[in-house]
Amino acid sequence: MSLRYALLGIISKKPATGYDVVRIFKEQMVYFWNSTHSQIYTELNRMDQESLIDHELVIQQNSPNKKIYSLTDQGRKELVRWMMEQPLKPAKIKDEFLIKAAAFNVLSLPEMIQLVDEVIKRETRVHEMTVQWKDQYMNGEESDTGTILTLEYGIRYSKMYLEWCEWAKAYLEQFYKENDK
Amino acid sequence: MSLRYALLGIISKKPATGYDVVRIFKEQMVYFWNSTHSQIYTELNRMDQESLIDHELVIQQNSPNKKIYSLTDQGRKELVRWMMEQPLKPAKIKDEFLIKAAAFNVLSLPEMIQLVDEVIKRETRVHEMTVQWKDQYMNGEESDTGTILTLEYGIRYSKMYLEWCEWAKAYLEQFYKENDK
DNA sequence: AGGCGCATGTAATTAGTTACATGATTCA
DNA sequence: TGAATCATGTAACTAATTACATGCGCCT
Repeated sequence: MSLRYALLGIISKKPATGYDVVRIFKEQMVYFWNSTHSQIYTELNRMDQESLIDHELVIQQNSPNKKIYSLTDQGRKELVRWMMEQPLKPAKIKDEFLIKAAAFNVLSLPEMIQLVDEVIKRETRVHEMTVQWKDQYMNGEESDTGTILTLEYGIRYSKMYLEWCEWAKAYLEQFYKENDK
Repeated sequence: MSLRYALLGIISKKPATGYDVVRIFKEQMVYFWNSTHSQIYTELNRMDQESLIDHELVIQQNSPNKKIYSLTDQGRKELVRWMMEQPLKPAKIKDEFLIKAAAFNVLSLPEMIQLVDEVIKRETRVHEMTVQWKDQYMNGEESDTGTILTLEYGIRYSKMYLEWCEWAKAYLEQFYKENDK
């Protein structure tokens, strides 16, 4: 049900198509939400029927037609109501790497290090992309508070993740040096 | 499907009941996985049938009977195979507060601050609990590498979260002071 | 007397993923 | 000529949540 409010929040900033929303999820929101196009299009249609949003159909000749969604007054009210009146649910995280890390006891040191190195590679890439995206955003003419806050969050999150990885590697290497001899 | 491996990982350290697993999820794994008792009992039964785990039934008179699950050789092999051969899927995070933060544009400053303060309160509690749990764990006689790594992760995560909250409050207050005048 | 901890399950519903489906344009 | 971008949808399936269900012992 909160996917709905994520969509309302995105559209509240400026009208967008389903396709736009998918891109925004991937680029700007990886650190705190995710969804797929099939789920997004379905939810947009539902909200359109419930008059939380409405759309303008744009006929294009060089690319497929598209629907540009905007918030209705009702949609904006519903978004604010949810934000202020609904009690905060704790975050739900599903991080496969950390369940692997939690089970390191079944592996050998080189195997552990290999996995940590893989995750460092991946996270470095994501971190760099976020930093780049924030730079671009700050140099552009738009400046939305929410976007700045959450972009900063993403940078801090990935930095913390990478620092933890490096700490973990050092910990593992030292621990197994001591204990294997 | 990865719930299965989370369970296998937990049981790999020491035999446990479904009830134990629920507690471990809540206490030690909030920062990277979560599940409910109904899902856990169902998955344990399934894995039992597939011989990835087996159980010893313990009849008790003062409390309900229980099943203590252990890993089978097959289960351990399957866990290691998944850890080393399955490509890492990116983390999936659903953090409601951050979708609220992303939509701060529809609120007033006092409303934003109220929400941030709520989350600081909540996160402080979780952070303190994690620190306490780690202290207890480090002073106990057990010491499993995976547990130490992921407990440290939890502490770093919640610390980062709180620091970001404080930064966000300062940012918001300054930004709206400047722009409202 | 009421709530919490222990302990395990099933049923109903909702959310999320993966696969199927189409089709023009642009770039290498 | 093959992949990527733009653009939207439905269908089938799997995962996750919430509600239903039981019951004793202990503490306040």
